[in-house]
Amino acid sequence: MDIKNRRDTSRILICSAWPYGSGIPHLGNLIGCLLSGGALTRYYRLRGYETLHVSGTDAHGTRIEYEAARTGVSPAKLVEQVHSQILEIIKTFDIAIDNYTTTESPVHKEFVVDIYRKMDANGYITTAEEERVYCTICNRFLADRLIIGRCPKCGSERAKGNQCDACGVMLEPEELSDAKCSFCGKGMVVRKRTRHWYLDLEKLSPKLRQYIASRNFRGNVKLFAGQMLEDGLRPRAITRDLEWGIPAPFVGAEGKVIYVWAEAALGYLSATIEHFRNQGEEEQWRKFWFGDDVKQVYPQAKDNIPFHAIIFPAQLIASGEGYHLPDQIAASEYLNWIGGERFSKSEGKGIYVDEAIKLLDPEYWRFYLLYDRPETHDVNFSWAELDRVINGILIDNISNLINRVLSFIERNYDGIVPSGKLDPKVAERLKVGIMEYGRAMEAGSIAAAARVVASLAVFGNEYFQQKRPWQTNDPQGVIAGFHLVKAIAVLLQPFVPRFSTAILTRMGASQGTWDEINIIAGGRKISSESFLLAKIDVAELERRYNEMKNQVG
RNA sequence: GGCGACGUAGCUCAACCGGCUUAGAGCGCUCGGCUCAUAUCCGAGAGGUUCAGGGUUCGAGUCCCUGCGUCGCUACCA
Repeated sequence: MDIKNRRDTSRILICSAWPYGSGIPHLGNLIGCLLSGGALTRYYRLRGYETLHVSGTDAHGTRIEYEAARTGVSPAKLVEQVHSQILEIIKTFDIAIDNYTTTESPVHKEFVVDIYRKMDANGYITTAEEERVYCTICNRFLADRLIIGRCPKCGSERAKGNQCDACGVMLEPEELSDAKCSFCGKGMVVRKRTRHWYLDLEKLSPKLRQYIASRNFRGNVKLFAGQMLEDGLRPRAITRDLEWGIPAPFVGAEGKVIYVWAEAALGYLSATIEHFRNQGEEEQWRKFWFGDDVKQVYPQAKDNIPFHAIIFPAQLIASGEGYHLPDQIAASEYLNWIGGERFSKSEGKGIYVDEAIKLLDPEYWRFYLLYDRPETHDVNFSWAELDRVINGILIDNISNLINRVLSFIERNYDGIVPSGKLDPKVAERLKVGIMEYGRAMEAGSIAAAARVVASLAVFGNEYFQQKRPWQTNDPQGVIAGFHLVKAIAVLLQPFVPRFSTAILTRMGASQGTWDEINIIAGGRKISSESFLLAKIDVAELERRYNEMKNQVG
């Protein structure tokens, strides 16, 4: 297992990757960070850990500066809008999080400046001059990809300075003919000398090696990090010639900002500090960043791995503060659109969160996204799969079992759970299921844990069917059925919290605690409130989705 | 171009460091059963030369080589 034994720590810090503030996230973005982090947070809380979940809107960088210019607002305004939209999403999706902040927070800016001064003082920051592309009309440096021109290979007019999307060839800005700046749409793109500051990853690599070796990362994380170390680390530029961002605190770096990826991840610390400062007990943040009585978990999508497995730990090490380093990178693959295409707002592909909310209650999306969380490979969205997961698994199997047991108790036992001995076979099956569930969650495999819950429901249906209490009047099947269904309700909490709470309330267990699983509930009165989830009509959804897309386009 | 991952039943996927001697599961399909339950549930069955070709091994889906196909990364997008 790539985590410490559960008994080793009493504290869990969940650090979800920071959604980028350039626009509303799509379903793939959501499952890649906050939704996964929220589910893990609920799991660890359920198990009684002192759990803190932090994240925020990644507010800086080239893309935002560009997007803001394109839409005619200030970067600050754009980010503010997106940030408040994400806060709304967190509410409607019931995402359990303690502090969702932004990298515009004063606490963050102060922290970043401070830690860079330390890295500098410790000799891990170097500087060098280089040539970068520059627009003489806008008077600004440009990222290579913000140069647009004609591809020398295929002739496409939309080739970017780093790569041509049409034919896939890698390019240098000079290779484009008729190169134009994306901001002003004019020519006059030249090379200009500029000084930048670097984090000396090369110097840090022995310590990074040691760190990577100590963590037993799995899958893509191990692969990516291993590959980078094997290729050899070079110093990496941590400043940019932009206006929008955190001013670089180095002598001679006036007018430059810290590269967005060189500060966003530091937000995990600043968000923790901010959280406890708001609580009026600031020093408590140290509990989550020093010593060994904490396990840090980082839910994210695979494109974030190099930054979290290499660069972020490198910064922490370079600070010399002795911070606790990331323990688990719970990286997911991508959720792609139908047929394996990437989500794209401009091309009208995929479902963005604002659209998702209009189509379906977020509780359904939660279950679909967490159940199909891309853990071993990319997953393609399909309406048929949504149908299968929601109607086939959540409703026809899990919810149906709960309903058939509860309504049976209501009709045949006056709503009182019959007393009696629990079939050891059922107790054993449940024990195994719970063990697998916990192991999966603690390995960051949320989808695997969801499948365990579903398999318990399958077992429950088989068992209930076999006992056929409606014929035999034997209460054993009912006793076991209720016990199983109660456990399932608790295990569902990280996935569908509202549904789980509704069922537990109906079962006379308003406190959805982990201990509820083991209570033998004979004699308990159940309520008759409705908890059923309506089935979804996927054909209708698809029709409304297309309608929605046509209106926009 | 360089590096890497993947390619298993109609579909979506399992199979930890090569080994529970007939490669598993769900969906779909065929047949049967139940009727407590949101037409929900249970059982049985058909269906695969594990992309192709070669090699290592007592033994390979699992390791090596070649080819084909899909995808990702290539450090100034995040």
